[in-house]
Amino acid sequence: MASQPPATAKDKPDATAAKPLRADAQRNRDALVEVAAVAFATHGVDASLEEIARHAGVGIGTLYRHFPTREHLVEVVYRREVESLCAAADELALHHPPDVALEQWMQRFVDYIATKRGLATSLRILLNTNSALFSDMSGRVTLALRQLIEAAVADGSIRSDVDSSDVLHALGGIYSAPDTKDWRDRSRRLVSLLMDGLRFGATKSAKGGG
Amino acid sequence: MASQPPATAKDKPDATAAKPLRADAQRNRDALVEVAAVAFATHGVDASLEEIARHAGVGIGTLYRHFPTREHLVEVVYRREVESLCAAADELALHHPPDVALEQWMQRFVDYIATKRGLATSLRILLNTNSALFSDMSGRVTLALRQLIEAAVADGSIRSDVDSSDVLHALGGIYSAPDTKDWRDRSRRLVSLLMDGLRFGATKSAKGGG
DNA sequence: CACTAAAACGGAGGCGCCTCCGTTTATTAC
DNA sequence: GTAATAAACGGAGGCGCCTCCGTTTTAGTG
Repeated sequence: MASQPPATAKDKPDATAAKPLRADAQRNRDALVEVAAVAFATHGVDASLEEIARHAGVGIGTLYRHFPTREHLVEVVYRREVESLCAAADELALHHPPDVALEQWMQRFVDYIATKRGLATSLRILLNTNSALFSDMSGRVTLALRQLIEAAVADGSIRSDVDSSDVLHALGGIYSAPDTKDWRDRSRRLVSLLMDGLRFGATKSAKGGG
Repeated sequence: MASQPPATAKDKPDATAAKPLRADAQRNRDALVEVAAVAFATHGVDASLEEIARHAGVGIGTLYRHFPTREHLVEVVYRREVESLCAAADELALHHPPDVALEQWMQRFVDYIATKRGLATSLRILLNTNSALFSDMSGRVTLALRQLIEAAVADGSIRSDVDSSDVLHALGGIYSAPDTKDWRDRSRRLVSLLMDGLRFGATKSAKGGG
């Protein structure tokens, strides 16, 4: 589960300062983030940093040089995953009809949140502390969803009176009931249901989808 | 995880509780809380638990038996201090005129909060997690303050149109500006100012007080 | 008092966190 | 290619967390 697309998104230092990082340093940094993403997903945010360093084939000192605190590392991983999620929106939009793209993305969103629910507590703290991070990330997600919805509306495959923040809210609701064991299947069914609701009354027939 | 104390989930952290606790256990528990209160005030909530145990003259194992997690210990200390603060209200009310009691208590309140501001972050997390704790404690404080105010109103030494939650809010505002170095003196001045405002228009002259 | 069971004690041990600094490596200049 | 320098590496070391379990103390009972 949680198999990340191996496509290692190019993690360039970006932002305001494009500071030249030495080749080995960049390599190690990427490896650390990659391993940390898996470790956090598997063991939660309390995963052993020493083990992450070991798995990444670097010393613990290297990890701490790149990420002075655990929170730094968590934040980078979190941003990366959210960005990957948003990038998937574009990707899906390119290769599928708008309504299919929307549905698949919503399912991916729910999967993503579910994977992260172990981190919920710590993430909540992190997001409380760093509210800029929160608004930044939720802004990106909102934008991605809105674009998918607008495309589907323009295409006529879903009804036009859809408010994207309502949909996001609904997705959040689906996420917040992960008690049982088959939450995954249930979530998928709920997403389908939601999608049917969105298709209802659309100008274009849902069945023909082509 | 295995050895659960005979006391079931119901656990009342009260020093005066008549609990079936062995004499030595009670002694050690009290000592730990006492030492922890000082340690947390001095070094913040991240104070070394091993050092606390050492200072209390017990082994680290004993500390963990009484308080399975750091948060347990912090909570007990916090409750104790809040209760002591509230008890001070009664104490002051007995030995001073109502308005003097009110003023002194407010100053003590501000001092208390200021002392704890190092713990603010952790306490906030704790109070988020344990909202029962929050409402419980803030309820007690509110009650103590209201009683002091009502006594002063009845006595005629402060005006009668005073809302106790407004005053609490004002005290909170005083607390929330502890940047500078002389915050302590400033806080006291602000408390005095607030008190003057409360005295303004009272039926009884504030000056004559002794 | 002696005796016993249960309760409590305490600290060693294993692990993770984080810092510090001697060693290694990439890069740049010749 | 070699040399020089800054950047990066990595792991030992010291400390704190928490658990586990053999030892000690207390509270009963006769």
